[in-house]
Amino acid sequence: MEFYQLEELAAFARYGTISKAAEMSGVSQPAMSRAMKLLEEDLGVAIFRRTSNAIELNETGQLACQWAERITRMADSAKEEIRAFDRRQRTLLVGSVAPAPLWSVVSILSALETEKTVAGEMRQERILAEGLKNGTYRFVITAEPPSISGFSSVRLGEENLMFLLPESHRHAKRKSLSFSEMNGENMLLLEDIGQWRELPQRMMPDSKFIVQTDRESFEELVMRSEIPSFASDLVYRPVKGKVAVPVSDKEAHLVYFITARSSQLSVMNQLARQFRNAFNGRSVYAV
Amino acid sequence: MEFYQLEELAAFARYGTISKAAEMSGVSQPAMSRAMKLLEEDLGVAIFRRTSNAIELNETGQLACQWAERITRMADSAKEEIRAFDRRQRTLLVGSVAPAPLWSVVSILSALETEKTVAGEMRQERILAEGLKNGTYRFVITAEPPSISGFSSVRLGEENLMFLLPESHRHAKRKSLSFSEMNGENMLLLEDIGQWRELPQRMMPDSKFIVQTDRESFEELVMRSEIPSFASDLVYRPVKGKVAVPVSDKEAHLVYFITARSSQLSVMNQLARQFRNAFNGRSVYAV
DNA sequence: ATGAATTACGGACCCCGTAACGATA
DNA sequence: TATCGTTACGGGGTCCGTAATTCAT
Repeated sequence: MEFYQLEELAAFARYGTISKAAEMSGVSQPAMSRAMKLLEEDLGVAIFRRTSNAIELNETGQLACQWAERITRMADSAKEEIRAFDRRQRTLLVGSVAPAPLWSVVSILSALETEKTVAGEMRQERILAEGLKNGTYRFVITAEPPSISGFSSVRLGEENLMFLLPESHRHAKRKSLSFSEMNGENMLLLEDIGQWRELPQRMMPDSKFIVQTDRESFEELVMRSEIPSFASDLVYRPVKGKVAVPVSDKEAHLVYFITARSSQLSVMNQLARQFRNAFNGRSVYAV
Repeated sequence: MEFYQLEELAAFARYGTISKAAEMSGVSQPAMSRAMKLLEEDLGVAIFRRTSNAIELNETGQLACQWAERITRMADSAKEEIRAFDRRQRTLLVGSVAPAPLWSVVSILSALETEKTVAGEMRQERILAEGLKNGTYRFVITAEPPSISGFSSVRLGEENLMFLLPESHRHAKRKSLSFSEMNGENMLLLEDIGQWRELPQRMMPDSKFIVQTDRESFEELVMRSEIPSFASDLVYRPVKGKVAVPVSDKEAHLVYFITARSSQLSVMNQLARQFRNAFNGRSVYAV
C-alpha cells in the first residue's frame, strides 16, 4: 500500500471515472488504472465493481476510500506539524507589553543567538505570563514582573512618555506637562504601541485621538501638521519644528523588567547591560 | 514521504542505531541510512543530530517518530478493517439459541446462497435481537420471536427433549418421564447447547451434572457408561443399549421461529419448508 | 581494531507514458 | 463513433545490496 495509491483512490472517488480522476491528478489513465489494481491486490479484497467498460467503488471500496482520505490527511498534518515544531525549535520568541524595549531586546538577542531566528510580538501582561510558562515565549518584557517559580526577572530600563508639540504651541516652552493640562486637545496616536495604547485615552478623556495604523503615515502626519502627538525617550529623534515636553504624571513613567527561566539569568543581565548602554543619556529622567 | 521510510524511522527509534534497526528490519545498513536521509529531505527539516560516526533523533525527530508510528498504525488498522468489512460483506451470519436448528438452517442456507459463506453462532435471545437490528445477523432462530418493525418471523419447527437411559434403568420402560421424577439422579450434559444449558439444572436442582465440552468425549461417555443423559428428537440417533424417553414437562418442548428482514420472507418460508422436510417424522410429538 | 555511518556503484524492479485493443452506448 | 477501461511495451527513476571509505572508541 502506497501513499500515491491512496491519493489516487480518493481522486477516483471524487471524480467517478478513472479518466477524469487521472486527468485531474496529472497522471495518465493507464497509470491510475494500474494503481487501483495494485492497491486492490495489496488489500486482497475487491474494492471495485467492474463491468466490461466501466468501474465503480463497491461498499468495501467506499470504506477503503474513507480510510485513504483519513490516512493522507494525517500524513499531511504530520508534515505540517513537524515543520511547525522545527520552526518553533529554531525561533526564539520574545513577548513584550511595549514596542520600544522589544525592538532593542530582539536586536540584541539576534546578535547573541546567531543560531536562532529571533522574533518578537506584543501582548497583554496576562497573556505573556501564560506564554512564558507554556514555553511560547523564551523572554517577556513587562512593567510588573510576574513571579513564577523557576523564573527570574531583571530590571531592563525605563521609558518616559513625552508630548511632541509644535514650537508655536502654547505649552511649547514648558519643562514638563501633565495629561490634565493637555486634556481636551486632539492628538495623533499610533495604533501598535501596546501598553501605551489606552493610557492617553484614560488620562485625557476629553481629547479626540486620531489613530494611525501605519507608522510611516503617522510620522508623515506628525511632520506635516500642527497636531500634537506623543514621543518617548527610548525612541526619541528630534523633529524639525517640534519640541518634546516630558509628561509629568507618574503613569507616563514605565520601568521594564525582562523575565525568563532562571537558567537564562546571565543572558538577561547581559541584555540589561547592553540595553542600558544603548540608551545611556537618552532617557530624560535617567541621570 | 513513503510508508517504508516511516516504518524504518520507527525501527530506528526503537533500536537506537541504524545498523541494529536495519538488521532487525531486514534491510541493509546503507539502505536505511539512505531512507532516513530521503525522509529528512522530504520533510525539509533536520530530524537527526549527526556526529561524524553516530546519529540520533533530535527533538523534531522524536516528534516525527511519533507521527510515523501513528500513521503506520493507522494504515495497518485500515487494512485490517477493510478486510474484516469485506469478510462481513460476503458472510451471512445466523444466530440461534440452540444448536440443532442452527445446524440445519446453516446447511440449507449454504446451498441457497452459494455466493456467501454461511456461518452460525449461538447467543442469548437478547443479544440476537440486538444483533439482528444492527446487521450482525441476517437470520436469528429463537423460541420467542422478537417483534421488530421491518422484520418478520416464520415458524421453523420444534424440538423435544428426551432422557437417554440405559435399558436397565428403572424408568427405561416409561412412555414419558418428568424432570421431577429424575430429580436427584446424576446426568451427563454437553456444554454448548445454548438454551438447553440451564433448563435441566433449574428443573432438577438435586441432580449433579457432569458437563463435557467436547462432543466426542460426551458421546464416548454416553456409550461407555450407565449414566443417563439427554437427547433431542432433532438430533436423535439410536444408541445401542439405550432407550429414549420423552420428557413430559412443557418446558422440554420448544418451538423455534426464524426472524429476518421482511424482505427475506420468501427465503424464510423456503427454509422452514426444507427444515420440516428434513425432520418429517423424526419429531416424537409432531404428526 | 572494531563498530558505526556515509559514499560509490552496478543491477533489478517498478512505475510511468504512449500506443494498441476490447467493449459499450 | 466516441468514451471508458485494460493490456502491451520500452524507458527512466529509484531503491537495493555489495564494497569501499571515513571516523571514533
